[in-house]
Formats: sequence, C-alpha cells, structure tokens
Amino acid sequence: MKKTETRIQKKNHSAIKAAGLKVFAQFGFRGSTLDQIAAESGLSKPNILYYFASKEAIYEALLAQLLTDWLQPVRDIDPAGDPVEEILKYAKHKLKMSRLYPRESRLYATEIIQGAPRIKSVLTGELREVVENLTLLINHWADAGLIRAIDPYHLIFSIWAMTQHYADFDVQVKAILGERDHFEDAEQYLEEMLRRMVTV
Amino acid sequence: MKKTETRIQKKNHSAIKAAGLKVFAQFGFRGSTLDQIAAESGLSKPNILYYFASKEAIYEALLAQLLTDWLQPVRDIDPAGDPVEEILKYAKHKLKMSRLYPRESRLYATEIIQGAPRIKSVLTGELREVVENLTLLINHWADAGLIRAIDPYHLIFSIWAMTQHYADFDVQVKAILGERDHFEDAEQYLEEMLRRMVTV
DNA sequence: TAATAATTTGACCAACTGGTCAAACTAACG
DNA sequence: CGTTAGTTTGACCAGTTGGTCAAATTATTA
Repeated sequence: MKKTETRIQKKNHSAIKAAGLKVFAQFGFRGSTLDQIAAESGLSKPNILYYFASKEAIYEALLAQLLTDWLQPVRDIDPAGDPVEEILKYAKHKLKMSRLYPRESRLYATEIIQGAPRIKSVLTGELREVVENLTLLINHWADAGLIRAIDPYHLIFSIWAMTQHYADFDVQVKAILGERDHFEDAEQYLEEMLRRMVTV
Repeated sequence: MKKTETRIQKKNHSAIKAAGLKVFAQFGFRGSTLDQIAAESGLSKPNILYYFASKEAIYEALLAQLLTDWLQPVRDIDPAGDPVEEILKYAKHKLKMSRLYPRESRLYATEIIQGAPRIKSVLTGELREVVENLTLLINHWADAGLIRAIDPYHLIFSIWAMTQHYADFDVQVKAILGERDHFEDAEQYLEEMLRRMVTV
C-alpha cells in the first residue's frame, strides 16, 4: 500500500534526505535552513516542500531511519556465540558504522546533545529495553564465568563513546593525527582494550 | 590596562556569558538567537550588544575561555609522578569536569561536530602540540617499562571519549540508568578499565 | 548638587526564515 | 496524439533574525 512511489518520487525523496542529513548533521535542526537543503539537493525550496510536509518532517524521517539502523547491531549479538568475540564483534561493527556513516553519527549526537527533544521516548523505550536485554546477557555471561564480572552499562557506554568519537570528533582526531586513515589503528586499540577488559 | 571593568560591567559580562553558554550549548551557534540569550540573562537585546559587539563575540569569548580550561589538566600531568596514577588522575579530572561543567563540554562538542570552523587553528596548533608532548611522555613511560606499550594517541582519545560521553550524552545515559547520579560508578569503571589497560 | 560618564531601552531596519499558492511545465498512459 | 496526473517554480507572505540608534535613565564623580 506504500508501493505507489514514482521513480521521480523515489529519486527526490532520497536526494532530499541525503541533503538534509548533510545539513542537519552539521548545524542541528534549528541551525539548518530549507534553503541550504535546497541548494545541497539541487531542488528548489517549494519543490522540497512538495515532497516533505515541512522542515521538521525531513528531520524526523532521518531520525526514524537512523534509530532503526542504530539498534540493529545490538540485536545481532548472538547469545549463543563466544561472549568475548560477540562483544568485540559488536564494537567493531559500531566502529565501522562510524567510519562509513559519520554524518549519521553526528546527526544523532547533535540530537542527543540538544536534549533529544524529538526522540526522548525512544531512548526511554526501545533503546532502554534493548540495552536492558544486553546487560542481562552480559551479566549472564559473567555469572557463567565466560567473561570478567564488569558493569555492563558502563561497558556499553564505553563502547559507544569510543567508537562514535571517531565520527563525531573527526576534525579533532584529524587535527592531531593528520588526514590519513586512522580507523585501522583505532580498531586494533579498541580490540586490545576491550579484550583486556572483558576476558577473565 | 584591562582592569577598567566596572562592577556593572563585570556582572553583566558574566551574566551574558552564562546565558550564552546555556543557549549555545543546546542549540549551537546558528541555532541560538540573541533573544534567547537576552531572555536567559534577563537583559534586553540592545543591552547585550552594548557589552558584546555581536552574537559571534559572545560565542568566541566562551570558546576562548573553554579552550584554556580544557588544556590545563593535560599540562598538570607530572612527568615525574607515578605513570599509572598520573594517567588515572588525568582521566578522573576529565570525568569530574564532565560532571561539574556539562554545558561547557556540550558547547565544545557542538563546535567540533560542526567542523570546528572557529577553532580549527587551535586544534592543529595548541591542542596538537599539547597532545604531542603527552604522547612523548607516554611513550617514554612505556619505554622505561613503567606502563604497558600502548598507542598513546588512541589512549588519549579513549579517555576523552569515555569521560565526555557522560556530559554530552547525558540524556541518553539518564534514559538508560535513570535519574540518579551515575558518576561514581562511571569513575570506578573508568579506573578499572584504564588500570587494566595501562599497567604492565 | 551639578555635570559628566555609563547604562538601558523602545522603535526601527534590512535580511532571512519556513511555508503558501496559482500557474507553468513535464511525464505517463490510453 | 491528447488528456490527465504528477512535478516544478516564481512571486509572495508573515514572523523572526542580528543589529542600529537616538533618547531616556541611572551611576559616578568633581
């Protein structure tokens, strides 16, 4: 019932979202203008509003997509897999997302820093639930002696923080390390750190 | 030669900066308005512009102050002290700053995420230099066998990331952990993690 | 206290903002 | 090909924006 999307509609919807992502990620919702998004997408402002009801609608479409992608890797953790490797796999996945989708990461970061006015309910709902399950799993692993006893919440926070840092603070990282790709070193460091933290 | 600041000037300058910090930290430079800062500070908009030449001047005054405070803890690291404890002391100091000055942290984060248009020169200059020195010290410690051989750059990044996370992503942390103070647990976790990572 | 300096404000402005709308244009399809 | 549905745009609007300025008010000082 939603498959009635024209070829042109599909193209323009995604052009607008791509432009919106670029602009919103840099300036936040209030700091971004439809004119910027128009310029970036190559469409005129009224044309943009033909495809999205409002500036807010674009932003919310992006956030909705983002939250789905964001939570998936957590759900992909296999409770039956090797605990240490599953945690590492998750961390590496998050790091890869920071490398491949830094704008999405920055968009999310801006939204959260600004108090998450539009997604607070997701945070206390879906996100919290998913995290809750993960902490149960981690505790279960710890009880079984498969990993070291560790605060699962702060473990998760530290994984998020360290991986997203490379996307969100990209300019700072590059100012210090130079322009060359630093994700390999980051991955190696992250792996060593987590392994040391998590193995018994 | 700058001591010619009136009692009123002193009061209003700091009132404006306090208000500006609050507003800019939440909405970023472009997303913030002078009217918001006026309302927050209790002064009228023209009166604000009597004390600061422009909206940008307020923002830059805040950034300048921030960068000074930001770099100080790195300089306070004692090369003659016990390496592991010095690193831990630094991390704890940064964590405390996240607890006490979350708005400053968020202001800085917003600026960096947006590409640091106003302070890129500081990043590649002063910040880089200070970090460079710290990495030399860390490498020196490692060579002397006082700490584990470790990538000093990514060690620093991970300390920044994990500590600032609690300020910048405060709403997310609270959505998951609830409203009670979580900094004690965070400190304990951070200490354990770093100790494990850094001791030989 | 009178004069001078510092402070505060209401009224105002030009540029920009998100959004509207009728009209023009283009693609799709029988 | 002609009709219709889908697309695009220029002109426009009301509200907001950063900033100005002369005049009014308040503090300081001789």
